[in-house]
Amino acid sequence: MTAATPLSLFVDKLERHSPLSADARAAILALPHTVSELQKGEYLYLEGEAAPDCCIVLSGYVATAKIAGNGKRQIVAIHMRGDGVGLQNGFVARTDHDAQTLSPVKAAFVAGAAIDELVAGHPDAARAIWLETLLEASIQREWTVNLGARDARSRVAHLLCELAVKQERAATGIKRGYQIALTQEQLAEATGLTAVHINRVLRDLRKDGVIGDVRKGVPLTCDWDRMTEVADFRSEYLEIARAGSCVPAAT
Amino acid sequence: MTAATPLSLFVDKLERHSPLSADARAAILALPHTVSELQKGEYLYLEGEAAPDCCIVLSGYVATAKIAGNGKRQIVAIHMRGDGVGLQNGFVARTDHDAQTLSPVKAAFVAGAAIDELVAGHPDAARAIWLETLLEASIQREWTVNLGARDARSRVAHLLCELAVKQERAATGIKRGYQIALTQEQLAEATGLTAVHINRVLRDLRKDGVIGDVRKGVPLTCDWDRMTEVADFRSEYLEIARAGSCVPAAT
DNA sequence: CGAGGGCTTGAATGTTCTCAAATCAGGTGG
DNA sequence: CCACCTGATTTGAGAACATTCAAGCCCTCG
Repeated sequence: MTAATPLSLFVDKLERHSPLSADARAAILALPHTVSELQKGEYLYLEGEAAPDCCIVLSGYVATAKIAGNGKRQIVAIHMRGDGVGLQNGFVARTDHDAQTLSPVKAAFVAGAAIDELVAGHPDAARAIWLETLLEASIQREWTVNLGARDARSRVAHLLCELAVKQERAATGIKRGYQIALTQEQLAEATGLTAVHINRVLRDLRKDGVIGDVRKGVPLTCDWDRMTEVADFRSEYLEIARAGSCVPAAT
Repeated sequence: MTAATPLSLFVDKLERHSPLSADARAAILALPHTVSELQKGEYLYLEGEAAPDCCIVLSGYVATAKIAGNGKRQIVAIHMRGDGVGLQNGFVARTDHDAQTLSPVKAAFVAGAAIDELVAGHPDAARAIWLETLLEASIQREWTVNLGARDARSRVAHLLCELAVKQERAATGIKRGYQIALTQEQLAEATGLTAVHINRVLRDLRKDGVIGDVRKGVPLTCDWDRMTEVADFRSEYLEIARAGSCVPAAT
């Protein structure tokens, strides 16, 4: 149950929403994997690659992104400790996005095919990983709302809230004072704004006392209640997966 | 193989990316379901509902959407003939979005729990439905890019392209002249713009000869090449699922 | 100490929104 | 058949929001 292997982090995450048989748990922990340390800015895989590995983030931040034809890069998700990146890679012809580190990262790489075999042999592992991808889909929908329906101020605050809650759950930080690992440039790529405007929005949020100092290396502090209000943030979308039975009572 | 039951439409769609055993196919076709005809504007389910049915669209358009705190509604996906809506409903505690018809719709409703049982008993059906949800996730990522990285003109054109391709595949229309079932108001909700601005964008696209007349009831015509260029549209994200084996060759 | 990456600010520009009003199309009831 | 009603589309003018370009600053690291 403790971190015998780096993958136990991932198992813990899955078990938060899906019970696993001892068998399935063992199979996941037994997945062949390689742990690598990456520098900031390295790519885990690129858009269009045929069958890249997926990976479990052990520390640091990873962003998945797509590049639009006008050259703009759009970050579509941000992953941290315990998250799987590209869990679906074993099932699709080629990836539709790239994955890049936003900070120094330690990650366990697993071949997509290995995941594929795992789910073929272990229905409850399959279900757990499926639910994990459904959770990501829920987050992606909320990002769609964030970009489409909120103004810059709310949009930025919403992203900060999401990161705070995810960090809290990953047990690497605390809600009211945590490290943002993203540069303003990266915040811009995630929110569909420009870095300059991000800077102004952060300044205003600081002026209004919603957040504290935004200095590199210094944990971000904030007034959580005001922050969530500004952000229009409700965390339900981050916990959509049912903590129910593996296979519900049949008729 | 032919439309013995309405669900065969859905089976066909799944088999486009995932081979199904005769057994699994039979199990899907045997899902208990009710076919309903809905008027424009009716809700299939609401955000926050505990365990709504999912449904297979037989004709017409369905949008899934979320409401932001400022009252703005954001459409996060559009479904048409053959698409499943809320396939994940059986697996999550409560839905994070609502589903509403954009036109008169005929749909087959299936209890979430029935899907849950199905996938528990039929691994290849599970895999096929999982891939279907992964495809939707890919589309959702592209929507994120559309809202975050493209200007209004491209954004609207991109949505029109997506609808055209999906319609073509659903075999209910043709790429170069098809029916948009969405009002300008609904296009606005899907693109994160206002209805007024949608109107101006469409006017400009028409003026530039990218699209033809936009009149209700009249199929939209367009210059597909210019349209895809304006839209920055590449259809790969709509076909990300691998047409490969059900269980890949093991080691 | 110099270089570079990230942050900060101003001014001008451009895009999109808001508000308001007019038009159009289709459907209904008299 | 016409008058009316409703929902959808169209257009204009001004305001709000976000971007661009340009410059200067602040840290950190070598």
